[in-house]
Amino acid sequence: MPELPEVETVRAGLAPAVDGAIVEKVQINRPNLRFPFPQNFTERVSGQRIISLSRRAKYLLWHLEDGTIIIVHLGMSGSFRVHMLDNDVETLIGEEQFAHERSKSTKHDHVEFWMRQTNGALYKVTYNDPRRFGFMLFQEPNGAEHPMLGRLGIEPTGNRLDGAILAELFKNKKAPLKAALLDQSLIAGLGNIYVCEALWRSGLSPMRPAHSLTTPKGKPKQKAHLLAQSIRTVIQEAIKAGGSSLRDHRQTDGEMGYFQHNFAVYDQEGTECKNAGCDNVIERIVQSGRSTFYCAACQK
DNA sequence: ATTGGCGCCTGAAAGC
DNA sequence: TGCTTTCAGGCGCCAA
Repeated sequence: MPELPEVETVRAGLAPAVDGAIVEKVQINRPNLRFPFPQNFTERVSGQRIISLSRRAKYLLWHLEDGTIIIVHLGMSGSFRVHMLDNDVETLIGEEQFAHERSKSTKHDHVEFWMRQTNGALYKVTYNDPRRFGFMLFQEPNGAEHPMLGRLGIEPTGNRLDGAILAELFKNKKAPLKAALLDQSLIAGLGNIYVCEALWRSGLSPMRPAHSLTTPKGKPKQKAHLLAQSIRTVIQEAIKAGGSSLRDHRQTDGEMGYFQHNFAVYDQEGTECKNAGCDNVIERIVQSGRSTFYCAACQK
């Protein structure tokens, strides 16, 4: 379930193979993921250098040298694997046999990139996505900003997100806090897990109306500062943990995975609340069709 | 305009 | 045991 920290972890894991490398070949094994691949996808990507690899919210952005950006979303089940191939410069592109020997395709491998790094190393980068909720689209060079990116709100990384901004966003919002925090046009990158965790850390009920963190004039109440702080902290901690977990994993089999994390509330239904002195049990409720985990005693 | 619910899709796990 | 049902969740889309 890739949320912002997982996507950032994936970005960091891809960087050695992708950032600055040239796409020697790219192959798609089906016409679509969630959406059809853009027209001439493989032709337009092949031969280009990836001048940088960045992240915006839950999107990975592959910046091509001609100004095109590949917008990648992992959906629910998308992942990348990186294989370092033989460093033999004579072996090459178009030789199917080559790929088969060193990194066989597995089920749901939908996109395969062969990347040549500046130091000569050759990598195969595979996108796998059983449920195909992910997608790859183009941001056209000199074109209008893609709607997928244009709708996004503030990043919860760094120090920019504070109580005042939160209050501004939540002013007049009647939706429950849970829904408001999942709204990517307000804060971009949070998903079900980190919303649950941030609300628990803040002692705020997921059912509480978003506007209840603001005064009638839209000024932040104390809890707004606390929530902003909790969001920044949980995201920061998760990115940190993801990074280290990724390094460990790659040492063994070269694969990338989502980091394991001990959640205070997410998927902890029936377990005791982790707040010192609280012996209440974590509950699961459904809000707009999704699971919310929280402590009814600590979160008001 | 804002908000809530559906459907996309597969695989794992629970239920019968 | 084996088949069926439920659930997971990001997010575009539709409807109230």
